[in-house]
This record gives sequence, structure tokens and C-alpha cells, in this order.
Amino acid sequence: MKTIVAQVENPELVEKRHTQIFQAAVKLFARKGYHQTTMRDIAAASGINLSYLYRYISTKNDILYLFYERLHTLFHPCYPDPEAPDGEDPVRQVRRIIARVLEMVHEYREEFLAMYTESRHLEPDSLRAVLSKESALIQSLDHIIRRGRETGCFQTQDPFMAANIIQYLLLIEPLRGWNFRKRYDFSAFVDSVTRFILRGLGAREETNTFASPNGSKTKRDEA
Amino acid sequence: MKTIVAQVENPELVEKRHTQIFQAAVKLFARKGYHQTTMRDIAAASGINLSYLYRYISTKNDILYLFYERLHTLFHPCYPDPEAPDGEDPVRQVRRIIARVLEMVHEYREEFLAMYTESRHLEPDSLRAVLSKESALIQSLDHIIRRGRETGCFQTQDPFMAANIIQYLLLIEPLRGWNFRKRYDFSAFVDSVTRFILRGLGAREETNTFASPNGSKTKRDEA
Amino acid sequence: MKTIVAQVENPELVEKRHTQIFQAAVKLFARKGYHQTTMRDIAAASGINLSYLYRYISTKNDILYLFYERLHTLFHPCYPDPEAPDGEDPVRQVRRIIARVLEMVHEYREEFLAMYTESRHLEPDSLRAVLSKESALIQSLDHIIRRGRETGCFQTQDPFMAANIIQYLLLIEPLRGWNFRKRYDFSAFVDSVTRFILRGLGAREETNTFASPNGSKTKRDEA
Amino acid sequence: MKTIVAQVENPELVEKRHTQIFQAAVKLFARKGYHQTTMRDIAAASGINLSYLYRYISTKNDILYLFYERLHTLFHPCYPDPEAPDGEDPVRQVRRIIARVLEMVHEYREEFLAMYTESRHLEPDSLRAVLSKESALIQSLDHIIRRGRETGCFQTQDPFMAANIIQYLLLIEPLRGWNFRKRYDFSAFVDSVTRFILRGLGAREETNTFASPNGSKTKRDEA
DNA sequence: TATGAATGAGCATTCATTCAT
DNA sequence: TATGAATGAATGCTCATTCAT
Repeated sequence: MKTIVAQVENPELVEKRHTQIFQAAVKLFARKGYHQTTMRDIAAASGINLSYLYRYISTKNDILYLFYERLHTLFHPCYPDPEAPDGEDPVRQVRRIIARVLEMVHEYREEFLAMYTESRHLEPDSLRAVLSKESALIQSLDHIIRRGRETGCFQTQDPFMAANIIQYLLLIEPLRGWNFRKRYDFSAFVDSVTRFILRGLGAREETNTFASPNGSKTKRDEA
Repeated sequence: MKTIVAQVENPELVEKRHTQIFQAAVKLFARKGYHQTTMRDIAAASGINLSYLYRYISTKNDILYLFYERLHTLFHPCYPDPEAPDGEDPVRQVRRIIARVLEMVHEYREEFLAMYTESRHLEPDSLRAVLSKESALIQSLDHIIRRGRETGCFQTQDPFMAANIIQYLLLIEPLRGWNFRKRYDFSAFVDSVTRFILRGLGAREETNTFASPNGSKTKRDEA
Repeated sequence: MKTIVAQVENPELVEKRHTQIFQAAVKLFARKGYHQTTMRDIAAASGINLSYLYRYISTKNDILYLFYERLHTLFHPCYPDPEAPDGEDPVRQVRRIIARVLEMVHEYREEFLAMYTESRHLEPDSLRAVLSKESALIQSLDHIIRRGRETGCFQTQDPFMAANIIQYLLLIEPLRGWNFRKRYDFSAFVDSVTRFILRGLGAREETNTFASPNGSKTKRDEA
Repeated sequence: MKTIVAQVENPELVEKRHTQIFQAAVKLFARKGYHQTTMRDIAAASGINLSYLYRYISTKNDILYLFYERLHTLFHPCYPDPEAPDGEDPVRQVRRIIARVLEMVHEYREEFLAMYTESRHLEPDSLRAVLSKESALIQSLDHIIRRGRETGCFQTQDPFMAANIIQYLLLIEPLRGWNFRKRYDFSAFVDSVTRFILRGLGAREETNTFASPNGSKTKRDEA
């Protein structure tokens, strides 16, 4: 949708440099945020000379977009291929998405925190590009939930809002983890969130005989 | 927990100036964000001379704290008085909180967006102060849910996480509204979110005979 | 026509600072030209702190305009008051203008050199403002020459072009002085140019009994 | 006088590349001026790789010299061969020079404007080289005027200054054309300037039976 | 209490030029 | 001969903050 224009021709080099820049930016944005990170920081962290950097991007904001664009791609493998047939049980499918996304978000929680707090600084067209990708993920959820409702696994009357809620909820850890991180180990957290979501969707109560998707036993600090 | 040190003695004056500053900051932070807002902007918008401003705060970051602190108090009237006895039905109570908070957040959605995107720039001690207030709200929810579980209105096995989820979900509009705002009017949105939350809590299905808390008829884009 | 917007209110201070800035700019532009002169140079030379400078101008280009505007004003006292009646003999009038302008230009030759070489860097609206002032001077000459033609002192068929030529010729020293400065003292130069101009206008030959307007004897290096 | 040192041996290649560079520079300097033109611009416009360019010049300033040097040679065919005998009538000769130079300058007015506005950025030795060429042209004029005075066609008492004035006046169009271009067609402009110059030289009044040198009828905006 | 003047440190971006092949 | 990669040193401009009164 939006592309970063580099003045260097060689596409492999551009790819390589963009990766370097991205990796530097990820760390720095996660630690200090977009505004506090200077171009000099990025140059130093990426090992690319400051002025030379500008042959691979045109403006600092391009780096922010790069950051979003690449970080957002991490979602892709968590969601079913939109081309693929709808074979699987919707409940299992939702459960799998939740598990995968939470795992991935957990791994990159600081980066995702940065992602959500710095979005305001994206320029309009970059923002649009990012949001449209996000929207596609939500549609994917929406589609699954609709199917689930048809086959009677889900009760929700409003799949679209449910999809929005789920996609939003999956980011709870970076944004609210400060309040519960110490009280849960990761799989307990996953269980609890999964249960809430499935209940919220009105999934039929196979939920009781719950098995954490990664097989770990849930340990809870409460009685 | 944290107080802003003013060099001016008169406490009423300090209060008055802080209010002026807050009102200026709210508008500006909501519109442009913390970093894009300059001290000059704040001076101009608050009608306080730039250098004089510094007699009521010591650093720009104090204003950010002021912004959080005051904005956060908007939550208070939405939650039951922690001192008061637990008379009311937990379901009704949760429903009332949801309705009130969503309403309030709706009214100040831009301010709350700013609140969430700029939190990273709070200094550690300010952040701690803000988070502890937020934590109190979550505990309030936790308490209600626990009571609801004892009286059999809720099924949740994990009231604490549920409380965290709810408190987080109530901010969905500022953060994700871009994706659904055009498809829902406000009361439809409230209904849908309320339903999801109550289901998530495993509330007993009085949910079917649903009545929107502000009495408006729900209009949904689905059939 | 165009005004430089200062963020400082006090008009006397603005005037004072603008004068300081102008004086610094004059020297620097004359010596190094516009582009080679940095804002830091100007700050240092004017004794105004770099960032504070920006409260009296908004952009470096404003300083270029200031330079032009003030330098151009030096022409004003050399030309007859456009309001005043046309009493005087056109030939004397032209002669007086020539003498005065050449004198003034001589004094500020380096500044005028800069003025003519840096005009390209004026922004369109600034350029327009400057050119319209220059145009007014040419019209003043045009008017005198027309009068002279009516009263029979001048023969020119084309007063307007003559006026343009004269105004242009009066700047010969800064631009071409390198080739003749060593061979003429100033009054000899003035005589020679005056004579050429008056002949060019077809002035009646009182030119023979030439008297240098500032009374000095003409000394020429030629026989 | 000054030569540009190239690291490439083959003189034909050097010549070819210098021509390429010159042609690129002419366009760019005319359009944007010396400082606004980057080495990358010149590389792109000349079709020579940026680093390779540096094998034909040693510094950006060399290109400025190249620009001057080559542009100045355009004057040569306008002036009589200094070796040739003085056969022709001085008045005709002056008239021919004026006509030719004005024509040429008209064609390249933007380039000449650049030439005059950017001269300050020539390095001292380059400047000297250029000025000495210019000086030769002036001497050529001086020589003709002197001959004209001896044969009684001109009255000027100061041929040298007259030569300087003429050479300077011939560049009036690029520098002052903004004020008269719309009011004159080119031949009217040439007539008017020629007349002024010849009068200024005190040419005997064959000037009345004027014939525009390129045969076109003079059209003047005056009656 | 209140204000206008003043400052130092920093930041994104540019550009002539050189390196390595 | 020819090229793409790489660099150091600026440069215009901004901003939180302090000074002086």
C-alpha cells in the first residue's frame, strides 16, 4: 500500500539495510519511544552511517512506518490463510489464533507496547496502510466467528464487534501486564484470557474440560 | 502519592493555575500529543505567562502527570464508593459501571487516546502513582465479581483477570473505534460490548432480556 | 509590501534587533554571500543568541529580505521627492541623482555587489517587493527625462529605456569596478559616467563646460 | 591561465566529459544557481557517474570555472578578430558588436544571469582568469572607440570608460529585463540600447537615419 | 505575583567528497 | 574506465528552561 522509497537501486541491499534499520528501530522505539530516539541513535544501533541511512529512507517517519509494517507482519502466521478452505472447527481455530497471538505478543511485548503508543506519530497515509492491515486480521476473525455461529458453536449476536474485541484483547499483555504479570505465569494467563473470550463468544461449554493449548498445567496464585 | 511542587504558596491559587494548565494540556495533548505540544503552546492556551508557569510546575513532565492524574479522576464517579456496603446486585453493578465508563470514555475519547499513547513518557514515579490508581479501580471490579461468583451470578474462575480484562475493554473505543465507529451508533456499541463482557463473566442468562442501560433501542447492522 | 513577522511584541526592540541583524548581515553577505553565511555567523556577528534570533525573524530568508529592503532604502534620499513640484532643471536634476547615487553606491560597493549577486535567493514575494521599489526609482527617472524632453533639454526618443539604462549604469562600479578602479579616482569616474549618460540622453552641450558636481577637478590617466 | 586538472589521461575524453559537464551545469546553474545545484544533480544531468566525475575535475568549484570559461567564449565571435586589420568603419563595427552581443545574450539570458550572480563563488584564481578574458573584450572595444575618435566619428573624451560602460550595458537584459521585457519586442530593445550607446559615444548623427541591424522595423510603445 | 528577554543543547537532514572494487 | 557504497562536517531551526526585573 505504501512503500518506502530508497535511492539505492539494488533491492537485496535495500532489503538488508531496511532489516538492519528495523532491528535497530525496534529496540530503540521499544525502549525510548519514537520521539526520544534520534536518527543518530538509529544510525549507531544499525551500524549504518547517518547520512548513508538517508539513501534507504527519506525521512525519520519512514522508519516508524517500517517499524509498524514489519512488526505487524508477525501477526500473519498466527491467522489462517484467507485463501485456504474453512475446514477446521471454529472453536479450535479461534483457540489456536488466541494461543499463537498471545505467544507472539508476549515475546515482543515491549515492541507492541511501542507500536500502540507511537501510532499517533505515523503520517496519515502510513497510518491508513497499517490500519488496513489490522482491519484484515479482524475480518479474518469475523469470518471464523460467523461460521461458528452458523454451525452453532458460538452464540454471539455480533460477530464483528466480537472480532474487534478479541483482536483488541490479544494485546492486553503489553498494555496492562504491569498489573497482573507477577500473579500469573504465562500459560495461566493464556488460559484465563482464552476462557473469557470463548465465554464471551458464547462457545458451548467444552470450555470446562479445558486444556491449555501448549499443554502446560495452569498454575494460579489464587485458591 | 506524587505531588507537583509549586513555588507559589497560596494553595487556592495553585489549584486554580493547575486547573488552567490541565485544561490547556488536555486539549493540546489530545490534539497533538505530548511531544508535539510545546511549553509555549501550553502557556498560550492556559493564558499563563510561560515563565510564570514554571512557578506552578517544575518541568514539562509535571504537566503530563497533571494530565493523567486529573483525567483519571473522571473514572471515580463511575465506580461504587469502596466504603459503601455491597447492597446491590453484582450484575446490575457491573452493568452500571460499564455503561458509565463507556459513556465517559466516549465523551473524552481523544483525551483517553492521548492518555494511553503518552503514558510511556511519564516519569517512573508519576507512572507508579497513576498505575496504583488504576489498580484500585480494577480491585473494585474484582471485588464485585468475586461477590457475584459467591452469589452465583457469575461463573468466572478468575475474577482478577476478568477485572483486568473489563477495565481494559472499556477503553476499546478510543483505541479501536476507527474500525467500528461508523458501523455502530453509540448505544449499539454499548450493548454489544456489555453483552460480550457479561457472557465472558458467565453471567446467568437474564442477558437475553436485554435492556440497553440508557433506554435507547439497539440498532445493529446485522440482520 | 512584505513584512517580517517577529514574535516579540515591543516594536522598538524589534527595530533595534533588526538593525543589529541587518548590520551583521550586510558585512557577512558582502564578504561571503548569502549561502556561505550561516545563521551561526549572523548570531555571532549581531551579538544575538542563535535561537533568540528566531524570535525576530522566521527564516534565514527573512534576513536576506531585510538586507535588501534596508539597503535599497539608501537610494531614497538620492532621488527627488515624488510628491514635490517639478521645479528644477531636468539636466541638473539628473546630474544630481547620478552624483548622489554613485557616491552612495561607491561607499557601499561591496554591499551592492552582494545585493545584485544574491537576489536569486530571495523568495518570490520578497523579490517582488524589492523589484517594485526599484521600479519606482526608474519611474522617477523616467518622469524627469520626459519632462526634459518636453522642455528640449533631452533628445531621447525612449525615456523609459533610458531610465532603465541609467539606473542600471549607476551600479557599474560594484560590478565592473575591478577593471577601472585603479585607473580613475572617484571624481574622474563620476565625470566620465555622467558625461556618457548625458550624451546618451542627448542633453544639449552645456556638457562641454562641465563642472564636476562635487567641485573636484577631474584627473584622468589618459592624455 | 587556469586549467582544470583531470586524472584521466586521454585529452579527447577529457574534452568530451568537460563538455558534458558544462552542458549539465549550464542548465542547472541557470535554473537553480550554483549552490542549489548538487554534485548529484550534475552527475545525473551529465550522465556521468558521480565518483567518476571527480576524475575530470577536482572540486565542485572547477565546474563553476568551466561554466564561466565556456560561457564566456560565446562572446568571441561577436568581437572583431584582434589580429585582423582595422579596415571597417568604427561606428558600423560598434553597431555590429552591440547587435551580435545583445542577440547572443538574449538567447542565453538565464545563463548570463547565473554567470553574473554566481561570480562571487569563483575562487580567486578562477576569477582572475575570467576577468582577464573579459578585460580583453573591453580592450577590443576601447581600441575601436579610440580609432573612431581619431577619425572623428566619436566625440568621447574617455574611450576606456566608454568601453567599460558598453560592455556592461550589453548585459542589461538578463539583469534588468524584468522591468522592460514586456514593453519591448527584442528589436525595439536593441534599437533603443544601440541609440543610447552611440549617442553616449557622441557618434555623428547618421544615427537619425537609423536602420535596425537585423533589418526588422522598430516598433516602440511610444508614439 | 508576573513578564519579556535570553540561552544551551539538540535534531533531522544535506552534501561534497572519498573508498573499494 | 567506471561504479555503488560510504562518510564527516555542517546547517537551519526548535524547545525546555532560566534570568532579570
